[in-house]
Amino acid sequence: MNKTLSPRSETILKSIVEQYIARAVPVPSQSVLHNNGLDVSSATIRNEMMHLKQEGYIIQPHTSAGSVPSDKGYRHYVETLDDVRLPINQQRMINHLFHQVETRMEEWARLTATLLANMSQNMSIVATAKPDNCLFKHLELVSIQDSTALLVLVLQGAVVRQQLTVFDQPVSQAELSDVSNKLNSIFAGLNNPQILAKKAELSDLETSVTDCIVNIMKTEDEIEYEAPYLDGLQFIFNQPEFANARQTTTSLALTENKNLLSVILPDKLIGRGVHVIIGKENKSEAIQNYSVVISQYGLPGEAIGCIAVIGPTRMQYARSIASVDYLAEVLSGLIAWLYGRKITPEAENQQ
Amino acid sequence: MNKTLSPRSETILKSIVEQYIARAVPVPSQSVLHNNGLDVSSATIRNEMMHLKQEGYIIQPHTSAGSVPSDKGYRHYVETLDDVRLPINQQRMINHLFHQVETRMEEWARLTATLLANMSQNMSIVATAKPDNCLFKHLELVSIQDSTALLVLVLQGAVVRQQLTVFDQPVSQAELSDVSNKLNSIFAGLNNPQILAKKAELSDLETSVTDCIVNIMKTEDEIEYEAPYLDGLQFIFNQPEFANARQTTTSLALTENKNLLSVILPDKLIGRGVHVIIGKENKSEAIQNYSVVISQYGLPGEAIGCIAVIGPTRMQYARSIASVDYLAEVLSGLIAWLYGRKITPEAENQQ
DNA sequence: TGTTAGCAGTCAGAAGGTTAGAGTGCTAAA
DNA sequence: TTTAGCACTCTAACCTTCTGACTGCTAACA
Repeated sequence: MNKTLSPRSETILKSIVEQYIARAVPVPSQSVLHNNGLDVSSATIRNEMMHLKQEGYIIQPHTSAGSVPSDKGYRHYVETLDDVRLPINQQRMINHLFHQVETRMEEWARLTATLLANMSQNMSIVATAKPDNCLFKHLELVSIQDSTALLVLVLQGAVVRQQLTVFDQPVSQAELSDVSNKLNSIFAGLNNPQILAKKAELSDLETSVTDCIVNIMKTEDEIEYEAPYLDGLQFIFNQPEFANARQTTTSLALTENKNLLSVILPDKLIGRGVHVIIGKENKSEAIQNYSVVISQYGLPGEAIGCIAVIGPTRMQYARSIASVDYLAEVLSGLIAWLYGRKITPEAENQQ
Repeated sequence: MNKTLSPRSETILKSIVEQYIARAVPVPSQSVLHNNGLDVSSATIRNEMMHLKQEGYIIQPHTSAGSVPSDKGYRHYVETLDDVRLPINQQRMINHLFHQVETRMEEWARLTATLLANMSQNMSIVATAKPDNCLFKHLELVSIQDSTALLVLVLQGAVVRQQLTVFDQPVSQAELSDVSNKLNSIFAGLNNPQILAKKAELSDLETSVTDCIVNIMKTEDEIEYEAPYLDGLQFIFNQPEFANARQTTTSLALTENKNLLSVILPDKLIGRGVHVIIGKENKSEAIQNYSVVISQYGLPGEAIGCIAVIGPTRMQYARSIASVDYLAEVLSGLIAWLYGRKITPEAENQQ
């Protein structure tokens, strides 16, 4: 649509974007001059800036003000970014931290959220990986008192779910163990419909336990993502934009939204790799002042989670993209291991 | 220290506190006049207000402004509050909601946090109940792949903890089951030191599993409260005080603080019932503009949790106190049931 | 002794006006 | 094509003034 920018325009646009990201103040032609190695006068820069403005890459808040990148400007900046890998020493540090925490999906997600927030200096969201179709792995019934038992269900991917169950009459631990042994042998490796199909063969007690199992698995299958882990809320509030209370309402709608993920996920299913969604490109109006850097992770077709950074359109894209990219890779490795793909965390981390 | 207030002063102070809570604007003598049934002139009110000011119950932001309650004023207001029970229909509604959710401590805590935030229109914190000294109840080992197993540990109080364990060499599910059967019979009902004492009698594999168990139980014993459930953050930000950005920093330090509970918990151990901590009474400087309404719940000496409301000193104390009180009672009932005290949720809710 | 009307005095916040200077956009010359 | 120079624009800071909301005091009153 637009003819490509001249190398000098590129440099100027890049300088404007980077200065605005750094300072959150409209960038005047003088600053562009000081900031890069171009050997021209500010008047020349101004001429070029006029073109950039006409093409819609930058915006002037008012006549006598400097320039601010538009969504289109940020988009161009992101497209022409290169070398967005995380430095090797940071990669090492991250691997080290993942070794320190408990080997559980929840802990990994929590750690990822914290790391991502601090590395990107923005709010982070991590949704744990979840299979499309969960499979029964193991059942345990532990008596709590006469007619109450704790049902512990292990699903594929080392997912553990628990539920207190009240029976019509007292049931001994011995009876409970019989039930769990039997159901373990019948249900091993089955999905929810397959378990339902076996219900005819069961006793009353077994049936009531099975109902409970079916219920848990149904719930698991229905939710698209678990409640995601958030971190770095403070960064949103520390943004200079936040000083004028106008945006507050928007941000807050966002803060409280339990369905945050459905708000930030783009319409079309995202494929492999990191995606950047800038300002008005977001489908949800609530975050059209924000940018999202998002990536899926996990085993395609088996268990998919996603991680994302949300921040003002003037976020540090390079840093966020590199962080999201690397952490998604780390998590994918861990998930593969959790699903029995024989990649130990150690092997994965040495890549 | 101070002589008690005259009935008329009481009425005036109460009126000032309630109007300031409602409107967040300094209350002039005229408004006090309109607000209550006193048949006097505004000049008389002003005379009384001067006394209240001298005694430190109220503060004037500047000479020609109305009055704002001081911490001492709020304290007096709270002390003289009566009838802070929740209306019976709200109690019924709450009981109903607790029946709708999964029978798990975590779900109860989450629901409590949500209810408390919405009822008090402030931020709520719910820490799940946790025994001082956790007891082994049941162990299960589920093979994930050759040399990796999922260890599921059930502790007293239907607490479930999980951990992936990597062994030196491949271990079959049959071997794992043998180990868990043996350890279940040896460890049943023991606490952490007692389990450690039995380590001598064990095989290599059993020892490595036991190490893992001991580790988990040690972690459980060490933490004072679980990561608490928060809700109602939006209420903090919607406060009119929040409009001028001064308090922002303070509030945010608060928002992000993972140790929020240690910040709000008063120094002396709190006993039974609801406690109100107002403004400067808080030991932590960060929240000396806020008030905390807090209560413990659970089984004293066995498993104790706590729930709290945090809001600006001008919060709706009556509502918050009633909500905290009732919800702590409900949770105590549920915990008793979870620890085998034979009180079913139904019985508890019909009180 | 407590209550009240009346009024002077105080002060925050709104409204309006002025100024400084940052930065552009244009022009004409190099 | 680049540049120096300058007129022009517009915001933000800084005044000043004004208004009106309240108090605090005084003196009269019940």
